[in-house]
Amino acid sequence: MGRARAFEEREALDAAMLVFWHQGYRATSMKDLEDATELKPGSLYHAFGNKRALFLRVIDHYIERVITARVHHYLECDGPPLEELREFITSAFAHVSKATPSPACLLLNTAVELGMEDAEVHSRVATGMRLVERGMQRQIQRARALGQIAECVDPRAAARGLAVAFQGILVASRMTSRRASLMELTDQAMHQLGLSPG
Amino acid sequence: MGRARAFEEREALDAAMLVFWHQGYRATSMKDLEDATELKPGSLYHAFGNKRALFLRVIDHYIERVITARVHHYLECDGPPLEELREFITSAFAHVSKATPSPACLLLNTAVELGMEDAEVHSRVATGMRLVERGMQRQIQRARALGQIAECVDPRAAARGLAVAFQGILVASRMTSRRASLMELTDQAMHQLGLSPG
DNA sequence: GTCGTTTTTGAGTGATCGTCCAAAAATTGC
DNA sequence: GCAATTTTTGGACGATCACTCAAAAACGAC
Repeated sequence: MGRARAFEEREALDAAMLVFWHQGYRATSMKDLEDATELKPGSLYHAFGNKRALFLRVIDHYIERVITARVHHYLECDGPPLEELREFITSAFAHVSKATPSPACLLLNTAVELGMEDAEVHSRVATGMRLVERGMQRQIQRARALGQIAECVDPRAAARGLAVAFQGILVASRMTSRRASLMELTDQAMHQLGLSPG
Repeated sequence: MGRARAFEEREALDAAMLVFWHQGYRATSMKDLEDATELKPGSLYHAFGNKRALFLRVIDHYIERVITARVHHYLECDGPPLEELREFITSAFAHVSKATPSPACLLLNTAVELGMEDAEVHSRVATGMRLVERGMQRQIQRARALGQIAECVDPRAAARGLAVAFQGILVASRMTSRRASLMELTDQAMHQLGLSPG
């Protein structure tokens, strides 16, 4: 009963996600979100509550549609583990060019912008980052089982090191639009962590 | 001639720096800056122009008073290079506690928040980060000359890897107030990069 | 059709944003 | 003391901020 929704919640979240991702939480106005979702303010507030609540939904959406999807595609597959690891990282700046500077990762951007000042935001960001590190560890363990890396490499420590380096590379992706540089950083980090064949 | 300044420009920059550092560019209002500097809006605008121009001055101030000072203290000294390197990194979150979450680094925060959207901001941030990486490389070269690390370690690559890891650790410092965890990340990163004695 | 319910609409809320300006105050040169 | 110059003051500007709400519109039940 009642009037039917004229929009798909998922499409609205997709649109809002892109805006928050590219601009950050505070730099994004409700007007920006109205334009992106093509919804009037009343509809937005009726459907999501307020800006912060929408942002929380967007983070969940991002974790599901971007993080989990990429982790599943690159880090829970049966392909060559070291190559998949590498492609997981480079997929984060695959479309970077001079015309399209990197928005990096919503989780990183949010971690830096809001830190621990909002507990619910913080816990979601931490959850998303944990998914990444655990996925990395899984592929590293596979690589070791397959004898592609030295036995002295501790998968847990290497995963943590790679996750840290990944954040650093994402930061670098906000500072340069030269994809080749980011590729180099990626290869070098993996090499230094013992995550290269040889 | 004319009325004398009633405030020290450097003190105003110090105060403004702390606000931008802790809150970020967009989250900081002119009201915040007026309160922190104890200056009326007219004085602020008369002395610095506008918010963006003040921010540019603040970045320069930060590079001079924080980055260059720390680089000089830890990375251009004659102490044991590996220990100095380690202390350079940990000095970035020395005062972290539950009551005092880490503001991390103004350069990192700015890189993530503004990316390349403002050319003058971008070039300052890049300059500051270059100072850090070059300082790291200097100590790594010293460590190698002193035989404290393996000869196969390439100082340039190691410095780049450590700079990337440093950014990642700074991101982590925005997500946790447990200083011990950040110390562990630091030690582990240096170890993985071949920057530990043995 | 009418009623009850939900969604959409779009103008409107007070607050805060960055910025500006005219007047007052403080200094130097004469 | 007076004129010239600079800084300080504090209120005011229009724009935009996140957000609200009453009315209209669109549905299902009957």
